[in-house]
Amino acid sequence: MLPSVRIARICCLDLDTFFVSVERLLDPSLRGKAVIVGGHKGGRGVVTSSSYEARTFGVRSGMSIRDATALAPHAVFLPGHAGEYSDYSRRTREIVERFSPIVIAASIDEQYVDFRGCESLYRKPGDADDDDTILRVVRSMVRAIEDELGLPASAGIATSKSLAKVACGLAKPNGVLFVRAGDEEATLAPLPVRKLPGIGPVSERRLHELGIETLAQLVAADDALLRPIFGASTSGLRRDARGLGSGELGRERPAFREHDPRGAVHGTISNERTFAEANERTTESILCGLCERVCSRARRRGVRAGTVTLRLRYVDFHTITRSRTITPTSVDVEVHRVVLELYRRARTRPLPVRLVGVALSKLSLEPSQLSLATFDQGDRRARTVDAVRDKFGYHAVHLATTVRTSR
DNA sequence: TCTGGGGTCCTAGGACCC
DNA sequence: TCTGGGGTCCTAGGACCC
Repeated sequence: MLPSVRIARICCLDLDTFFVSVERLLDPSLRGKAVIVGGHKGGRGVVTSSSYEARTFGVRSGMSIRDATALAPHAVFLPGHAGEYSDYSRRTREIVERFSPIVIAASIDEQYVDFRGCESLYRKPGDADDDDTILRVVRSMVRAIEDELGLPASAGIATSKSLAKVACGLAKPNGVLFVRAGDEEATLAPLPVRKLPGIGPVSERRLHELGIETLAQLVAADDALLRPIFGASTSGLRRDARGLGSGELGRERPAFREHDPRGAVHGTISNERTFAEANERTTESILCGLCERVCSRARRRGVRAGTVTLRLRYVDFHTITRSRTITPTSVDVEVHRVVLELYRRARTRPLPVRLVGVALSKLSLEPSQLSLATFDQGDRRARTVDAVRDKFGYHAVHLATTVRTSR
């Protein structure tokens, strides 16, 4: 095998303050204002996106809307337009795919692009070298997104996915940063550990307790120190911290249509709901609604679930999950029966519940649509519901338990 | 920092089977 | 049936990401 040459051709592209940017396209009067997406002023919920104007007041994504209201009472608060976001996300991807065929969407506002082998395609006499060529191409890609969609974006180019993401963060807002092969360690060394993808608040705190603040210190740290924190990921994380991570893009995250020969399908389908105050009956009716929703999504994807999981969070934030393996199904009433059983058994503490959730996993492809004869009565009933919903909207039909108590 | 909703991946113990 | 080791599935919890 040839020795692999490290070469900076992995690009991380991230749309700046994405939801806010889309809101500004929908309503240009929001430009220049402090804008916070995530909920109504003073209401429940958390900040999912905030403009740089709002950030100067200390507003950060993930923060509760209530705290954000206290920090920036004058800001414009918006609940958001999910459909528009996916639409702009898709259109962004279409532009990116004009520049390289190898694109992986990591989230609604973040994509990874592999430019290996594209150099000769784009080379121009004025380019100093191949790195220069790719940098120029990425700049024009960012410009195309801005010109055609009106969305500001940033990009990082590096030898690995992890470093490309870090570089993209350093380039924000609206910048492009190219980290040449050989410059990886020097770029990462002075950064706080939290900047490395894979190190969250918990690991950060534990590293600080060990006196490890920067990535240089993490790289130098003894393996025995890091192992209790990162377990099996220790060596991979240390490689990432040195900028020696893989130059592969990996698989598309929501591996939608991917399935193995046994018919297994990747992923989970879940819905959850947090409420202010609730009594037992509304909780159970919310559970019923959640079962309907996840099952409807499963049928739309053409899958059945082999495992059902209930999630329960008490007001003190203590959270438990209870799951059961079942005969694969996508029929609401069957899932609902299991969920209610799990719920009644799991709800042992004499404390109000603040959240319930239902998740479907161990997904498998359902029998071909042609063999409708194999569907039992519950299946047929569910499919009739889907047909009605396709015509008249999701809320046209509900299970009796959902309707009775949620109106 | 009193914390929404959608996910992914990892760990670890126990059951069960050979 | 006092006893081994490996493989795989199930369940529960937790960290992390956007």
